[in-house]
Amino acid sequence: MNDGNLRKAGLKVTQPRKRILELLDEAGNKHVTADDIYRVLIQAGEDIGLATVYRVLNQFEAAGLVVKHNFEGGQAYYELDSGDHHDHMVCVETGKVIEFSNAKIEKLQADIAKEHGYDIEDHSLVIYVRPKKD
Amino acid sequence: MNDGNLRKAGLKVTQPRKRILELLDEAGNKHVTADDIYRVLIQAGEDIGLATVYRVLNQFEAAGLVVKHNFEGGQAYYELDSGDHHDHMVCVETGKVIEFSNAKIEKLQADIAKEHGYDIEDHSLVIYVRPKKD
DNA sequence: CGGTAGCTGATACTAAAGATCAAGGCGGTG
DNA sequence: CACCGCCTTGATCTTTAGTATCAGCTACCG
Repeated sequence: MNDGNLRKAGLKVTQPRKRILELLDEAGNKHVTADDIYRVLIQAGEDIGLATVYRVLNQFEAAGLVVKHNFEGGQAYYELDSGDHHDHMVCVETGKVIEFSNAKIEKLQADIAKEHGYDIEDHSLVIYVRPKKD
Repeated sequence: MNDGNLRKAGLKVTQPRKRILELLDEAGNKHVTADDIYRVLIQAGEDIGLATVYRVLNQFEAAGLVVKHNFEGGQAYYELDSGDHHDHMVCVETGKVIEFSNAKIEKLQADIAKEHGYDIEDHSLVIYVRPKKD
C-alpha cells in the first residue's frame, strides 16, 4: 500500500525502504534518528546497514515523504511528512517533543519576509521549554 | 576594556580569550564558526589551537557573552550576545542572514508554552527565504 | 617576584554522516 | 517465467565537528 509512495518517488520498492517506511509510520509523531531506526531493525533481525538507513532517509526527504529536523544535539530527527506543517516545542528536562501550529505566527513570519523583500521558502521554529514551576 | 567581561565571567584574561573576543567584536552581526575563528587567527600569525577555540567559545556561551546558533549544515555559528534577542532570516539563494525581532511572535510563543503547562527556556526561529519574484 | 590554580596547544579520540564498491535483487522485456 | 541491466545494498573506509587528555605554561594573588 505504501509501495505507491515509493514508486511515485522513482524509488524501487525494496525490503529496506519498505521496512523503514513502516517503522516511521509506526513511530507516528514521535521523532526518530537514523540510529534509532538502525537499532530497531537490527534488533528485529533485519539484515540492514547503517549506511542504507542514512541513504534511504535522504531519499525520502528529497522525495518529500519525510521531514528532517535539526534540533540541538547534533543528531537529525526524522518524521513522516503528514502534509500539515507544524512547529516543535522541546522540553529540556524530559526531552519530550510537542507539536503545535499557530496560524498567527505563520502569518507574522510571512509579513516580516515580505517587508524585507523576500518570500518564505521554509522555516523552523523550535521552542525549548521546561515544566512550569508550581 | 573588554577584559572586564572576561573577569565578570570568572575567566582569566588570557591572550587567546582576548583575541577571540576581539574577533567576534569585529565580526559584528556576522555569524562565524569555530573554524572561521581558528583560521583567521592562524592567518594572523597567532599561536592558537583549534581545541582552545572550541573551549573558549563554550565558556563564552556559558557566560552569556556569546550566542550559539545551529542553522542547517552541521556547523555551529557564533555571534556576540548584544543583549537584545533576535531571530534570523536566511536567504537560501545568497546565504545572506538578516536579523529581526518581533514582539508579537515572542508573545504568541509564550502563550503556547503556557497553554501546555511549560515556561519558555529559549527558542530558535529561522525563516528560510528567497528574493521575491518581480 | 614567586607559587599555584587555571589555562593552553598538540594530539588522540568519538560520533554523525557521507563516499566507495563489489555483490545482490527488482522489475521490464521477451 | 526466466533473463539481464541497472539500481540498490551492506560492509567498510573516510570526513567533519567537536570533546577529552595531559604535560607544560601563564595570569594573577599575595
